[in-house]
Amino acid sequence: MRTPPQRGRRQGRTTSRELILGSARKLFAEHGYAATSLREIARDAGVDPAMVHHWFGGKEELFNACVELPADPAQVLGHVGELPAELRGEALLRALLTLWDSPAQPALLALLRNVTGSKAQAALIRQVLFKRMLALAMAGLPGSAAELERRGVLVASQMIGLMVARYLLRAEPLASAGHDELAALIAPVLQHYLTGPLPGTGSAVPGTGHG
Amino acid sequence: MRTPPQRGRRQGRTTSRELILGSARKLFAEHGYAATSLREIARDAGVDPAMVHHWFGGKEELFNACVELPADPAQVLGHVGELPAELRGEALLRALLTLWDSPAQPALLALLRNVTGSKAQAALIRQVLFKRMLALAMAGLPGSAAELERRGVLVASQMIGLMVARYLLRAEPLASAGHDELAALIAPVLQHYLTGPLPGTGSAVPGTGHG
DNA sequence: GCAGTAATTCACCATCTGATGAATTAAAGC
DNA sequence: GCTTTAATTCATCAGATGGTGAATTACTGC
Repeated sequence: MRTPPQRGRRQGRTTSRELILGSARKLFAEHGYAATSLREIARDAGVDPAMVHHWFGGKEELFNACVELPADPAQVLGHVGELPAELRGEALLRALLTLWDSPAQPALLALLRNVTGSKAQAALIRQVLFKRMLALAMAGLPGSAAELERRGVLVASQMIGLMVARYLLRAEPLASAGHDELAALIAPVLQHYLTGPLPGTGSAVPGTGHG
Repeated sequence: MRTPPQRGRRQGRTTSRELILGSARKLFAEHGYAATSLREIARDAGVDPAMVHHWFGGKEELFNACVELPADPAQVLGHVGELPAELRGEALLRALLTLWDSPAQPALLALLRNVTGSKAQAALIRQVLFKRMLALAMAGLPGSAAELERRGVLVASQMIGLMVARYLLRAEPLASAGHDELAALIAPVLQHYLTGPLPGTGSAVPGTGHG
């Protein structure tokens, strides 16, 4: 009845880092950053709390590692900016859905929960989201910078709303709808925001100038 | 150089309860529920932490008091359900904006931050939001229950996205746009979701039946 | 003006938090 | 096979957290 050796290195391949990352992504996404403790993460991962510090250095760094996207947004959205204007609404939506329904989802969820909560990072994330990702999607569209910014933020508002409703609130029937159905329902609105007529804008997709 | 008496009741009218509520709404809205401590709230209100317990009983109860809406949603949205279908998009949006740009804003902000974070309350809030408020706005519209639910959740997705972008992320130019401008930009989309043609639906606003 | 009650702060408590350093065990290098 | 290095747990820290009970002061009813 010897107590089995607990301290010290385990045999075989080491998995603690991945276990911690998995539990952390899950719990950060579920409860948010502040409401998730390192000890809770460690417990969920079946590991000593000190391991978190060993592998990541601290809570902040762990969170950063959690939201490190396994996919490059530029790669996911890159081709959208090369499509003809009238196809971008649907392409943008499908790119976003594909990204979300991929291994990146836990990271994105953790991110989304904490964009709307206000961590220090939030400002940076906003900037990346709005300036970089949207810039990619709207590259080459006609119109003044101000008009494109306005169109972009409208697109973003609908996409954020969809993500919140589908992945955070899990509101049916959005939560379990397939990509095709969502594309049919929402892509027309995105397309409208991208290239449709807007008040304060002379025409839809004007060829030259702004007035 | 006597230390002025600090303990005991203060002279004049008592304001602590309101001070605490104000600070709590502000801080809950700013940092979220979990990241806001009672002591921080008390410090901000210039009051002893024990006052929070005296007036509210605990953190949970304080939060509940914070999100107690100063306006009755039914009152704000009631008349929307009585308008002809083709006017409801704009009316709904304006009702929401009016509610937000009112003394209720801090409470709503605290609420929104913690709907997307996941407190225990969240499920209840979702239910109230989706089933009750949307039900009011969609009362009397034609179509099957399933279709109305789908239209409703689409409407909600756009409105949530707008609220998040405008009030949480403060993304320009949405954040500082006036009601008229927002109505012109977004009401058509809400109207489209409410009564426009949707895939899986025979026609727009069918008069009778569903197929 | 005296008694009761309400408002306020203080001094604590148990618990949890993120974090550190040492001890222990296994793997890797040679 | 011995040494070095990496992985793991333990014991522990200082500080913050939500919460409680008593002491102190002012207002209120009579």
